Amino acid sequence: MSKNQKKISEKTIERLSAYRRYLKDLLKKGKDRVYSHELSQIVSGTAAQVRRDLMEVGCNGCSSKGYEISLLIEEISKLLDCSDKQNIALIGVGNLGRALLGYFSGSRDNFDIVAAFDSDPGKSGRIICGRRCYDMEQLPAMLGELKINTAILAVPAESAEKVAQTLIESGIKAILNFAPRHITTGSGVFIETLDMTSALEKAIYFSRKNTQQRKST
Amino acid sequence: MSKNQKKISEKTIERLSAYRRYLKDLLKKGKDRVYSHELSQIVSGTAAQVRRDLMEVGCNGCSSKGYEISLLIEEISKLLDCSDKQNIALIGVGNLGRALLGYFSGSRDNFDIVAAFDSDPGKSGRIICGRRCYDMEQLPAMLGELKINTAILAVPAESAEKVAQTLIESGIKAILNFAPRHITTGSGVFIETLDMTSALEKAIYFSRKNTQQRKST
DNA sequence: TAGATTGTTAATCGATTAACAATC
DNA sequence: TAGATTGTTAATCGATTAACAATC
Repeated sequence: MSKNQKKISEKTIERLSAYRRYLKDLLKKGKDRVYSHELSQIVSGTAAQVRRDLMEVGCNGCSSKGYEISLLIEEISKLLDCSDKQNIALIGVGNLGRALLGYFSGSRDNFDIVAAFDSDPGKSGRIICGRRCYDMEQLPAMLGELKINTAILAVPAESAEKVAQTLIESGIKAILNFAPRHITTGSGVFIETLDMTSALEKAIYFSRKNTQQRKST
Repeated sequence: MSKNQKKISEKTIERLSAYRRYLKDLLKKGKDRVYSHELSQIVSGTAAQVRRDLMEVGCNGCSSKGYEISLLIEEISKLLDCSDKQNIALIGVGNLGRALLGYFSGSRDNFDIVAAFDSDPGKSGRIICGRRCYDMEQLPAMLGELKINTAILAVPAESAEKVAQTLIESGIKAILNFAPRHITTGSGVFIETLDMTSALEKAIYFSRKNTQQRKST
C-alpha cells in the first residue's frame, strides 16, 4: 500500500475531488456509466488527462463501455477520504468566516466544521451557523479534544501569520488559508492559500486580454 | 507596446498582484527598497522567479541595492490596472455573496463592486452591504449601463451554468466563479473558478500525507 | 467484425530553477 | 576593491497531451 502511494500531485487531487462531485450528480440523475471525454469537460482538460488521473486511483474502466460511476466514486473516496469523518476548525468568525460556515454546512459525509474560534470575546460561547464558537485561548486544547487536524483560516491579514503559528504549534496538519498573506512553515504542514483578491485582479487583467481559451478548476 | 505584450502567464499575474499588495504594506512601514529574495518569501518561490516576474513588467532593479518599492508598485499597477477603476458585478447575494461584498469593499483604487444581482425578488431594490441589488432581469441592461466587464459568480451550483451563459451573452469579459461547476465558453471570455470544496478536500487529503514542503500563492 | 474507448508510454509543452556575467 | 544583487540565458523539472496497442 505504501508502495502504491506514488505521491499523487496536487492538481490530480483537486481534479479527483471535482470528478467525484460531478459523478455523484450523474448518479443522482440515473446515469451509471461515464466516458473519460465526458469527465474531461468538468475540468476543461483532455480525456487523456482524466484517464491518467483515474489510473492513479487504480483504474477500473472498461474499453468502449467507459467507467462505472458508482465504482469510480467508491475508488476516489477510498483515496481522498479517511475512514472517519474529518473534523475541521474555522478560525475567524467575521463576514467571510460566517459565509464559509454556511457554505460548508449541509450534508457532507467526509468532513464537518465542528468548531469555530474568534478572538472577539463577544462571540465565544455563542452558536453561530449551528457551530459553537470558542475563544482563541481555547484553541490548542480544543484541537486535541476534537481531533481536528485541518483548519480554515479566515482572519484578517494582520493576524493571519500569528494565528497560523498557533495552529501549527497546536499540531494542525493542514490549513486552508483565505487571508491574503503567505504563511511560512518549515514543518510538514500543508498550506493552501486561496487568495481571492489576486484571483479577482487576475480576472480583471485578463478581461482586457480576451484572447485565449484556458483552463480552470 | 503591443509588441512588448509577450502575453504574461496567469501564474505571473497572480504573483504580481501578491507582490504589489505586500509592497504597499512595506511602503506604509517606511521601507523604500526591497530585494528579490525578500519578495520571494511572499509567494514561497525563489529569488530568480521574482526577478523573472519583474522582468516582465519592465525591470528597474539596481544591482546590490535591490528594487525601489514605489517604482515597482507603479510599474506593476501600470500593467495590472486600467486607466479607469473597473466596475465589477456580483451575481448571487446569498451567504457567500454577502461575505464577498464585505470582503471586497473598503478602499480599493483599481476596482469596485458597483452592483449586485439576485433572482430573489425580495432582494432587488434593497441596498445590501452598501451596494444596490438588482433583479436578474436587469442584468443585461445594467452591465452595459455601468460598463461592467468582470463579474463575480456566487450562485448555487445548479444555476451557475445558466447564469454564466447570460453573463457571456451580455458581453462580460471575465468571470470569477465560486460555484463548484465548470463553465464552458467557446468565446474569449476568461473564467477563473475558485473551487473552495476541492481546495478543502485537497487540504484534508494532504493533512494525512504531511510530508513535503510546498508552494502556495 | 468494425468502431470506440481504455491504459500506458513517449513526446511536448510550459514553468521553475540554476548559473553567471554585468553592475552597483 | 570585495561583496552582493540584478538581468537573462540555459538546464531542469513536472505536468499535459499525443499516440497507439489492447480490449470490449
